[in-house]
Amino acid sequence: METILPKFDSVFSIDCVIFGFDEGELKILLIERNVEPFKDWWALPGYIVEQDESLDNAAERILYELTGLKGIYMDQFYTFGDVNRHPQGRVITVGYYAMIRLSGNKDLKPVPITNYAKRAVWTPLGELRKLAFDHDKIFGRAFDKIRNKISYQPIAFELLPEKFTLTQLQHLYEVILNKKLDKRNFRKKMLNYGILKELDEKQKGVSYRAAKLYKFDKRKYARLFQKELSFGK
Amino acid sequence: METILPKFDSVFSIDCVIFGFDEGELKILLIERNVEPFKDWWALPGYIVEQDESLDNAAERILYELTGLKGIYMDQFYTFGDVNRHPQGRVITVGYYAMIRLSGNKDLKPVPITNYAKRAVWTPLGELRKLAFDHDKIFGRAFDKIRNKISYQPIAFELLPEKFTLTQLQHLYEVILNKKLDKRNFRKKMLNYGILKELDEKQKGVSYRAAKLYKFDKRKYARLFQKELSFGK
DNA sequence: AATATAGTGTGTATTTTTTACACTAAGTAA
DNA sequence: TTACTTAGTGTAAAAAATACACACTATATT
Repeated sequence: METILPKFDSVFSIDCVIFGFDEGELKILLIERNVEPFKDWWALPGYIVEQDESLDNAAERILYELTGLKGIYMDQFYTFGDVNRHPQGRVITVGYYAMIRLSGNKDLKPVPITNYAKRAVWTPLGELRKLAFDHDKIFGRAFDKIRNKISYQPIAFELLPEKFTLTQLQHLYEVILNKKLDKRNFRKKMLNYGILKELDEKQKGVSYRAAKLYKFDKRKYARLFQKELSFGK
Repeated sequence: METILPKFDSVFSIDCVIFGFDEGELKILLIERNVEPFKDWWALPGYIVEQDESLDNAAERILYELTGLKGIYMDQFYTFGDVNRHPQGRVITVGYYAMIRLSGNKDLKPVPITNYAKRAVWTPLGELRKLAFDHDKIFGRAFDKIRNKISYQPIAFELLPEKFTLTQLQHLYEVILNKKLDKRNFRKKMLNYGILKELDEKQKGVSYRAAKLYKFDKRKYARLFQKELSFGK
């Protein structure tokens, strides 16, 4: 492709904020960098977009190369373009996020495919240290995004195991929103959405009364959120 | 700044979707391009980001250069990065939007500062033709954004003259949401937000009963939207 | 077998918000 | 004075959000 565009020393990259939920904790996927700059620092999985791939494809590839996770559907949330955000040149980075099901999925032990990362680790939010580049800021914005989104769209299911109890769902909401919710009101609201399928199954292996298990009903969810964006008559 | 980053023939650009509202019509600001590619086509005001400026600053500069509009605060809404979106090379573009007050503001007659654009024109949405590049898609996404946002945040005031009637406000909502609203319910809702200041003034120059004028109260608005993001107890 | 424990599961009254719906009042123009 | 055009208003019903407390059930322990 011939170009008459100016040639800057500029590149664009993708950084991924992947949320998981396990053992009652909200986690994100971090890599330990194996190259300069910020060698040995923890960072979001991120890398440079190739010339011949779209941003969405790049996001998927990059996440795979750095963490081994495949086929994760991510959404864009913001693009970061401060002049000095990268010490080696002008790099703008497009932030992508996803929420994925961790528990019970042993495929999700992350293993870097390239040696750009030493390892990839699910890190509880409570244990976050200072990250490389401006990744703290990027993470913060992603977290704002899901906190915001969850308060008007029931998207939290993506983080839970396929079968979950209402208490687990409530805990997840409490962790993301950072506040206690009322059990009765929470259940009423969730069940009223009509997007949960009650199963004939109960929790197992708990040393107390086992709770009913539920499944998320994707079809009803899709129907529900077509008619959204109200403003009444 | 020394760099060891790969040097791609890639650049990033900004495209601006600037909404205005005038004579009961919603408009966006378009330029007629004066350079290839897409010479003589209508397009969103957009150009390439310099190496030493942040995206936000670039957005402001670019809008100014192409339309003469200065000091417009814009927000990012999406980044477009399909491989072939620009015929001359790999360009990703960050979309910014703003809603601005048109009526009664004669400074807003847009005049390009560079000769990259022949002219800049406020174009009613009804008169939109096929735009250059993927600008139709970019515009569509910006419009979705404001439609979405307006249904949970009263941001429409930015488009109205400083003093406006409730009927004008309602018309604006109707245009953006593309549906008729009930006058009584609309007024009740707006007044209940408590972010409108009723003035001791009436509309002038109309050949029928003049309506009361209102002003938007920025301070109360700010207060209101701090306590948002509910989910009750 | 009895008891302790820990989490499950449920109902109701109150308040707030949303919705539906139609007429009179005021000002201008003829 | 009348005709016209838009401004301005209230209420009832339904739906959604909130506040609030206790009995039940399964298991583990003694």
